Amino acid sequence: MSVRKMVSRKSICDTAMQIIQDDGVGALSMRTLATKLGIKAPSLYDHVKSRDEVIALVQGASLLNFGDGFANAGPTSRDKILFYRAWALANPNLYPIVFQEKLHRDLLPDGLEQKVLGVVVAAAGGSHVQARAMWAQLHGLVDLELQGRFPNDADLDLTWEHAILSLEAAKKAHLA
Amino acid sequence: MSVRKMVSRKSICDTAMQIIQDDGVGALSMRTLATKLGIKAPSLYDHVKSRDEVIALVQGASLLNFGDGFANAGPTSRDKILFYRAWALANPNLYPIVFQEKLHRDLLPDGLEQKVLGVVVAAAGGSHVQARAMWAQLHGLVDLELQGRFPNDADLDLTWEHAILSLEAAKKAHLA
DNA sequence: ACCTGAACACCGTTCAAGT
DNA sequence: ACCTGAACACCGTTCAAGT
Repeated sequence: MSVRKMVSRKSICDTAMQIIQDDGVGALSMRTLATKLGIKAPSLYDHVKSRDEVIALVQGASLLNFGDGFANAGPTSRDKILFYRAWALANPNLYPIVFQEKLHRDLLPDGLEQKVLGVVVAAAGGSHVQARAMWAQLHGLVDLELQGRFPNDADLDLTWEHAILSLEAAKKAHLA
Repeated sequence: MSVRKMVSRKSICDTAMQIIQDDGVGALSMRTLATKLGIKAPSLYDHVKSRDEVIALVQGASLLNFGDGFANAGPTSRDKILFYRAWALANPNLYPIVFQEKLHRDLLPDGLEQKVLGVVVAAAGGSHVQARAMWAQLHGLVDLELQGRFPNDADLDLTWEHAILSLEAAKKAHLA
């Protein structure tokens, strides 16, 4: 008579992601998550080891989503950089989970981290050192912007354009 | 007969800072903080409005400490940059509170934020755009390093040297 | 295998009561 | 003014018990 529950790791991940998207990580409790899935909190532990594992699932799904978008963004490093910012601004509550939470590497789809890092290195011109500096530049800009650390009257578009030019110059200098 | 308690906003700030330094923000609860001060948790609310205000106090004290150090570091932008990293690595649990937590501007010592931003802008050669890009570069490198996001075999000293060269080149280009 | 209610040891915060 | 115990509405997690 009653509808089958059909709770799964996938449905847990999807629901958790939606909660985080809508109201931030702070809104994700085992009780609210369970309620949204139509079960009670303790039942979650039949599908998942801990709240940390739920976060890890969201991390994997979001990193996959980001990685695909980054790889499929336009071919120039400018395209990649602008995509990075756009993805972060479109997913402000997911961004910190992907790029600030400790990576739960054991739970990530196999080779996913490598794949994403590979595309970033490629966008940086193949140098690991240059890729790390570039990633840090983008991450720093996004993080400070999301946290509202820049003055209200700061022209962030201009700041990004400046960073793009600097990164391209650094790439050239590094290759030379 | 018994010793005077002498709990004050200053002692609350100092004790909170010590807890955070030692065991991270996660270890700071109103109950543990109160216990360390020799009182009970509800009594804290006679000195402080909320846990957030405690965080704000720590934020102010830490920003002051950072700002002084940054201003007194060697005169070259290289000196400032290396100080930034050194301060972060020496205060890994305080760094996120100063540079990631929402700034509680109403509770900060007057003009403190301006003063620190001023020194950063000076180190960047006077340009606000260049200063923001530089700050973001340093913040990104520190954050990714503290979070262990770079591969274990990554040569971070080299990455920082690369970033320093890039920033100096960008500064020159921007001035030209 | 999957779900439940009850419980444990925590939170931040409020409040009436004491001095 | 400063401190207390008791309480409220939350946490994550465990566990015995049901199906």
